[in-house]
Amino acid sequence: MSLDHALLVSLLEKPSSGYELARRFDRSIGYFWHATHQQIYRVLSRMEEADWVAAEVQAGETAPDRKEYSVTATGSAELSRWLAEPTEPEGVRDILMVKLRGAAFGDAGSLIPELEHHRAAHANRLTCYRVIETRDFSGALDRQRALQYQVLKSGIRFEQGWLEWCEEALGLLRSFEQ
Amino acid sequence: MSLDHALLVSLLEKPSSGYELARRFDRSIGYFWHATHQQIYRVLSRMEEADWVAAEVQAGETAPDRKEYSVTATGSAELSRWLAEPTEPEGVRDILMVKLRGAAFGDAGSLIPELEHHRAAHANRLTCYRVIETRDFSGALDRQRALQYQVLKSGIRFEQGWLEWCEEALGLLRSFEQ
DNA sequence: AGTTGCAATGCAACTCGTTGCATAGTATCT
DNA sequence: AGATACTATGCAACGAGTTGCATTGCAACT
Repeated sequence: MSLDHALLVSLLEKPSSGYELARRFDRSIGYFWHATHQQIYRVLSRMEEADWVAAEVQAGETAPDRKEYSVTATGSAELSRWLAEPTEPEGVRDILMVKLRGAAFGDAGSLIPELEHHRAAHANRLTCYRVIETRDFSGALDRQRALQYQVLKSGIRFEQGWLEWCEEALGLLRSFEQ
Repeated sequence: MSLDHALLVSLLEKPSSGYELARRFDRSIGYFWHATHQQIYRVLSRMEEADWVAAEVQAGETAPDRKEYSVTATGSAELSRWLAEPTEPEGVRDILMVKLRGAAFGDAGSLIPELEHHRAAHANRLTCYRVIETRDFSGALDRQRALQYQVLKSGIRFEQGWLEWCEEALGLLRSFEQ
């Protein structure tokens, strides 16, 4: 599994509470990996037991209790081990593809709004990535920044790909509408 | 869930046994959705109970028993219903992205072989898609073929994207090696 | 006659991930 | 004073997906 490792990376970038991590998974980190707070809390507990992370409880004076997690030496070693471990590229699993192939056996026209919606969503994300790109990655970049930028660039590349593909697919579906 | 619907589409394209489906999920269908035989058998049973598919048992004279499934009217209606149902675009979840960001806290060089391996795998798939493209989609296409082609084109587009991105990322990692 | 391999199906146990709910304190608005 | 919303954590139950193993029968090789 890799949520473990995604959390390790995230905690190395900045020690945080589960709640904070969950919020970051709704934004920056979420652009390359997503998770719910449930999962995050459970994985954090598991990793604490395995001594990959350590929690410092900050008793709540002005706010509810908060456990700030940071990565231990063991956790850091585990990350390094995992980095070098080979993995296979993941298989594609996209609902739109199934639907498109399924359109041959149903009402192809009913897919048009769906595709338009996806096109809009991808355009949205692309804009969002572009904003981040200009805001955070336009000057000189240290190693960490450069790596983060490379990750962002995959997002940009793929959203562009999606946009173009949605256009194409919409063209095809519309050509059936005669 | 959509393995259900992926199977419906697949069975509409050609009625098959679970085993056959599993094999097709290792090739053509697997290019846009993958599954193990376990999952397939379980989903088929469930769908049979829901009367989305019907099985015709072909008692084995020369081979072990075989259940050939085909889609019922109910199943077909369910597919149409699902086609029109809106869904959100899926979030990205790619291990390479996590690893790349993690490389800031470990040995970045150890990622190079991994990236080279992914590049090779994507190049491989791209070649494979190109072969299919020439073989199956070069003449005039009926509606079904055109839709299948559109799905294949997304595969081609994304593998190309991956290739270019792997090159870029490798360049970056190598620039750290000085 | 025995081993290997493939076609075909399936059970059981497990991990991963989602959903719904519960709690409890703090802050802010009306 | 009460309603609403946000911070912060967690349990319990479920559903999706993987892994390992088991079975049966045929075919082909050795």
